Amino acid sequence: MTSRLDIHNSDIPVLCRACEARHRGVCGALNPQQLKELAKTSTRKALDSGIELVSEAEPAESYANILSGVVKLTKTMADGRQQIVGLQFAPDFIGRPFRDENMIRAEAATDVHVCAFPKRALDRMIAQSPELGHRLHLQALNELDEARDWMLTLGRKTAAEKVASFLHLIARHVDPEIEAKGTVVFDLPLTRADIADFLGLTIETVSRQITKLRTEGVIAVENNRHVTVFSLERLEDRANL
Amino acid sequence: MTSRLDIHNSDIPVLCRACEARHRGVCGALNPQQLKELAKTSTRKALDSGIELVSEAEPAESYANILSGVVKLTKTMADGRQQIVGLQFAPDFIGRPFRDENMIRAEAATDVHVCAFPKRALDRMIAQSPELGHRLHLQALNELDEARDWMLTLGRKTAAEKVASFLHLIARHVDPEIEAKGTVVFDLPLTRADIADFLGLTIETVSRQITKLRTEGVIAVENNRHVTVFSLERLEDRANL
DNA sequence: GTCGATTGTTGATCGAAATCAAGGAAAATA
DNA sequence: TATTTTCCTTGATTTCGATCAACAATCGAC
Repeated sequence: MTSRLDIHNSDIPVLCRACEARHRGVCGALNPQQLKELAKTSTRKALDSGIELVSEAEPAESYANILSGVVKLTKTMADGRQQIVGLQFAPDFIGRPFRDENMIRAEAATDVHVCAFPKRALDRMIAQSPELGHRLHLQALNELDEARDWMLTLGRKTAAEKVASFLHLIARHVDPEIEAKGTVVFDLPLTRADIADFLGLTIETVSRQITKLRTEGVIAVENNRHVTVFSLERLEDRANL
Repeated sequence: MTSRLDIHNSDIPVLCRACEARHRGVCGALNPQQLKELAKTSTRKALDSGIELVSEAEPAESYANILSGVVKLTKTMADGRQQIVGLQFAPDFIGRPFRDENMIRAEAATDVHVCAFPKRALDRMIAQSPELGHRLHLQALNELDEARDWMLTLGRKTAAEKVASFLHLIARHVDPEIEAKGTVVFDLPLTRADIADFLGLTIETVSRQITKLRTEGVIAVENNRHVTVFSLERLEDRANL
């Protein structure tokens, strides 16, 4: 729950291989010289699930690229009610350029590997490299689209539709090129409590809806985590996508 | 409901005065030469409430700056359920650079004045001007923050808290520098139906909660639109901010 | 002004999800 | 292995907001 393993990075290709896809992450936007420069101050970290990357209170002093695992972004009310406002997968970039106060908490939802950079070093590089700034701009726009998609889910969908939408979101992430009719298998990166906080529901309601999808033959679940989606098409119907 | 008045812009100062504040809008980021260039192709438009600026289906062929009024961004499900995923005020920028498919509808919530630019001309300018790209990046990050704030409201707040949060949002926009204890007066830019679509509620529930705030002396309402907030502090308590 | 359409309010009833409660399965710790 | 703790499921009951229904107020057109 609290162990933290820091490995100084001396392996640029591994550091950056994950960053190429989907206009996310920073390494793909840098030239070899910039990469070398950044590698000097970057560190790879293995974070156990539950570890906080960015606090809701204080501004972060570093940025990070996710190499593996899932990070949840949460907001909390004074009385403890919580909402997950975003999920980040490899090779997403974690951090908030150009502003300090962000009032958002980033926490490892699973065990996570990240590549961390000191804020100052990367800020300097952003100022120099328009391509890097553009890359971060694109990720911000992607996250904005995802947030707005989820607002529709939170505001207007039923519990059954919400749970199906969540499973579909994860399935889509496992294989972005997926055909709408195939079978998908994955491990849930979130606990029932996390799913509830993501969907604006209680854990009991999430549990009941998952049971319903199981008994109706849309999915199978082993060990509460390992999920088989038999028909993505049927799942999409349930989600009203 | 469908009239549309186009006035070719020949008045650069008026065009751009609104764009200076809050890192929103594009004009403040341009040099005199770029402004002159952009003014050649820009048009000022007066749009009646209800007019669609951007369709949920086809990609937009132009961008716009809001000069006055309020624009709502909506998402719609196949069965008609709707969710407002963003509200834009002057001098916000409307449009989606770097991507065509956006699956979002922009509609004038009130009568609106905008300054519209052909997409192509502004895209060219974005490519040339890092300052302009940066300005748009900042607006995207602001909108992302707002979207995530609202996700907490949609997912975890009660109906009473949602309505109070909405009124607080509008009040804050009327006067961003507002003291937490003062009285605020404004005209609601949204109908009850719009408020319901913004909060993920029905119009009946919105109406009942507004009535409750009235009878409890937190606000006064005239003609269903003109609102007086007697104590912003009390409103914040209701919203659980 | 009258008429009709739209928009908003209020009341009665219903239902989906929350809450309360208990117990079982899996994982962590000793 | 035994034991504790965490996580998940299932059932009973309650509650908040949705739905159904009627009516009032406001606005626009004539």
